Amino acid sequence: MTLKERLVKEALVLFSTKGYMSTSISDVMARAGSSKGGLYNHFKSKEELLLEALSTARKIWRERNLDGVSPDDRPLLQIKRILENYRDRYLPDEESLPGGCIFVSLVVELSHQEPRLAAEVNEGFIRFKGLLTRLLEKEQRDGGLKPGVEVERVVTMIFSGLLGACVIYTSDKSKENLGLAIDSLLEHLSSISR
Amino acid sequence: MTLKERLVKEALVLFSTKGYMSTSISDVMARAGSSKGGLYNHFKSKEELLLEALSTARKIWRERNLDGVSPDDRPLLQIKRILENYRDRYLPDEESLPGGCIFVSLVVELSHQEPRLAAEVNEGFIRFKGLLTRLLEKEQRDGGLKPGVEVERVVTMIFSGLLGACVIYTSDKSKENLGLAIDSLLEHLSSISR
DNA sequence: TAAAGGAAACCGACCGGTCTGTCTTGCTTG
DNA sequence: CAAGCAAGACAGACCGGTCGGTTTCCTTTA
Repeated sequence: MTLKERLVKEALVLFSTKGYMSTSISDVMARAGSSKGGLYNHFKSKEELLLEALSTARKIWRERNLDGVSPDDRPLLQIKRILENYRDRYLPDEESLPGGCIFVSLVVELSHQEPRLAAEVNEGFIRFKGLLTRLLEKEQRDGGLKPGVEVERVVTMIFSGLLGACVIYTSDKSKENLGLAIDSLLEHLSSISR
Repeated sequence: MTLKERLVKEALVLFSTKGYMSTSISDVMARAGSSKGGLYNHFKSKEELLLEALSTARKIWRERNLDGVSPDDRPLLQIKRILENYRDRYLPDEESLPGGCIFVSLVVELSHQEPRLAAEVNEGFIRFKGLLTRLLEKEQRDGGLKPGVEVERVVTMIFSGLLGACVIYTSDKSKENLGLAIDSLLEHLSSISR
């Protein structure tokens, strides 16, 4: 593992637990066993390090949450699989993201201070909502939803419920509460299926 | 308005937008038109200032969200009223809490760094969930819920959906998305009522 | 009523420490 | 030997918090 990879990995751990502002370059150096010069050889600023870390985080997000989600499955099942992955693979990943969902932490921390960075995170949220919307619309076209179900409303419900679950898990680290929150969303999905 | 009141008020504004760590004592001083000595005359540390601000924030939370919520109303209606208040009075309050729900911001920021402070915020969450639980249990005893509805699950759904709505609103400041998120929760409540 | 006294409010220079980011130095490796 | 990288001293800004001095205001007393 190269120094650069170690730096990004440890930065991700620290940013996810302590946040961006409260994580110092020295913290990252220390955890990666590097020196200041070593770090600034690879990244021209702390912000650039964050951007690299974010990119890695997105990769992790996809690996964890899209695992076992097949385009051939019924769209509603794909969404359920994603929710289960959030509960079983993504949020409890103590090694890569011990602080919980780094996107939630960062968007809350940075939205009023670093709008550009926050906008980049928000972009990811919009893409995720887009994915949910496409899946539900397909399900609706296939006739899998009860009549009268509004896709946008369901997407909002799932999405905000999921973000809330991330906050709760960040705050209390209780797998029980996390399970409850995800289950209530799964149940809601079942209730609109026919 | 005394200096102490001004300090707490401006601290609340800054903590809610920039977070605790990134708000410097000098920021608060500057906004309140005070000096360092003036501030430390009233608060023995930055942490104590935060505790005072939190106490004020709880007062504001009650004023905004419990407004028009009468114990005589049907419990389900009381909950709906709270959700509407979140949408119409609490979150869009640009003057007192321009950064959105300060409890969400703080618990995300501090849970891994200042466990004591985070626990205090979490305490408020637990009390709020307790309130929702009591109201729904009363509604159930009164026979107002469809058979088979599990109170704990509904509480979790409402609570995590509400937290998620706070995150979304913090991140995009869109009243439209906020309205959607709250409406989907209101609809869910209607769907379990009989 | 008016002067005196004292406590509290307030001010801002200052402290030690930490932050991000730069720069020179020396080692390592091909 | 030359190129690239790690190391850590260093700069300059800013942090939370302290402290001595000044102002304000209210109470006491003649």
